[in-house]
Amino acid sequence: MVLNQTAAKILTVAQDLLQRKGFNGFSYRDLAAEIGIKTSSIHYHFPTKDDLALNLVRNYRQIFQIELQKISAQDEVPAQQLADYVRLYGQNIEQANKFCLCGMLAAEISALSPEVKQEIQLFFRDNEAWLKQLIERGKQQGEFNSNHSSQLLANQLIATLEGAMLVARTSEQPAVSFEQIAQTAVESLR
Amino acid sequence: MVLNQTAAKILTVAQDLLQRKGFNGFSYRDLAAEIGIKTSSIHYHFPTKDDLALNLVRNYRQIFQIELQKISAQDEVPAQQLADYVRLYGQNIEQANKFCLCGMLAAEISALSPEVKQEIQLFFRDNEAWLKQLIERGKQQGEFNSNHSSQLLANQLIATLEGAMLVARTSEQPAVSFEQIAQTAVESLR
DNA sequence: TTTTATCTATCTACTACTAGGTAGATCGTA
DNA sequence: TACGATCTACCTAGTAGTAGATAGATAAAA
Repeated sequence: MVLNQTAAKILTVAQDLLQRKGFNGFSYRDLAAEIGIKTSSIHYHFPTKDDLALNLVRNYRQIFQIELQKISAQDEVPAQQLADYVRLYGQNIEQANKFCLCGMLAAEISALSPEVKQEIQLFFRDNEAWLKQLIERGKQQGEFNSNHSSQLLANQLIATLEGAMLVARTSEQPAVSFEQIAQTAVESLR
Repeated sequence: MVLNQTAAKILTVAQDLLQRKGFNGFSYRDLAAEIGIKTSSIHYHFPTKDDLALNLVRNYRQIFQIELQKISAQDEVPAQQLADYVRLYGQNIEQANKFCLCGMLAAEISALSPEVKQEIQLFFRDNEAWLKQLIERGKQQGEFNSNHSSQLLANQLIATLEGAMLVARTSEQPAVSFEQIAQTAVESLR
C-alpha cells in the first residue's frame, strides 16, 4: 500500500481525531479544516467514511505489529518484554488522553461495516497470539506462574489494558490511573 | 427524582440506544420515532442532549447501586457474590450486545460536559468501593488470595470486565467471549 | 388562571457524498 | 521531439438528509 502525501496526512489526522473523539465524533469537515483541503479531496482518497475506517485499522494493525516485532527482537526477558508491551498502550493515554483505536471502534461497532469489524477482530487476535507466545515463554522460564492457559491469560490482559485505558479517560490523571491498573495486572502474572 | 411516564420512557429507550450505538450514535429523532412523540417533546423533558446523558448516568448509577445492595443482602460467600457481580455485567452483552453505559460514555468523554464526566467517575468509584469491601472480606475468609491491595484488585477487575465487554462486541459470540475472560479474572483472585 | 405537556413549524448548521471541471503530470505513438 | 490522450489530485458547487434546538400554539389539568 503506497500512499501519497495527502492520503498519509488524512490518515494521521483522522487517527488522532478517532482516538480522541470516536468515529462518530469527527467529520470529513473536521479533517479538511485541519489539513487545509476540501472535503471532496478526502472523498477522492477515501470514498466513504467506512473506507477511511478500514484503512485506519489496517494501518494501526501494521504499526502495532512492527512495534511487537521490535519488542520481540530486543533480547530481553519475558517480564521486561511484557513491560514494553504495556508501555505501548500507555503511550496512547499520555498523548492527549487518546484511547486505543480498535477499542474505540469496538465501542462504536454498530456504525461500521462487517469488513471493518473483522479487521478489528484481527487486531485483537494479533495481540492475543503475540502475548500467548510471550506468556508461554515466561512460564517456561519460571517468570510467570498461573494455572490458566496462556491464551486465556493473554485475552484477560488485553481486556484489562483496554478497560484500564477506557476507565482512565474519565479520571483527572489518566496516565496515573492507567499505570496503576496495568502494573497490578502485570504483577498478577508472577 | 420523580419522573412522569414520558420522561421514563425516553430514558428507557435512550439507555438502550446509548448502550448499543453510543452517545453520538443516536439522535432525538431516533428517540422520538421509537417512542411515538415529537423531538420537541423530548427537549421539553431534557432540554439538551447533555442533560439527557446526565440523567441516564444518574439513573444507571442508582439502579446499579440497588443491584449491588441486593447482592450484599443475599447471605452468600464472597466468591459467590463476586460471581453475581460479574453476571451484572454479563447481562448487558447477552441483551443485544449492549456495552456498559458508563464504559460507552467513557469512550465518548470528549462530547460530554464536566458534570457528566464526574457522574461517570462516581459510577466507577461506586463499583470500586463495593468491590474493595467484598475482596477484603474474601481475603479475611481465605477465599481470595493476593499480595495486592483490595483497592487495586477492585480497579483491576473493573477494568478487566469493561475491557472484556468491549472486546467481546467485536466477537461473533460476544457472550461466550466475555464469559471466558470474566471467569479467568475471577479465578485469578483465588 | 396558571402550569404542564404536548404539538406544529421552523431554524441554523452540519452530515456524508457527488457531479463536473481543471491544472498539471505522464504516457504512447507518429 | 511533438501531440493528443489519459491520469492524478485537487477544486467549486452542489445534493438530500439529519443534527440539536427553539418559538409559539394548543389543550388539558390543577
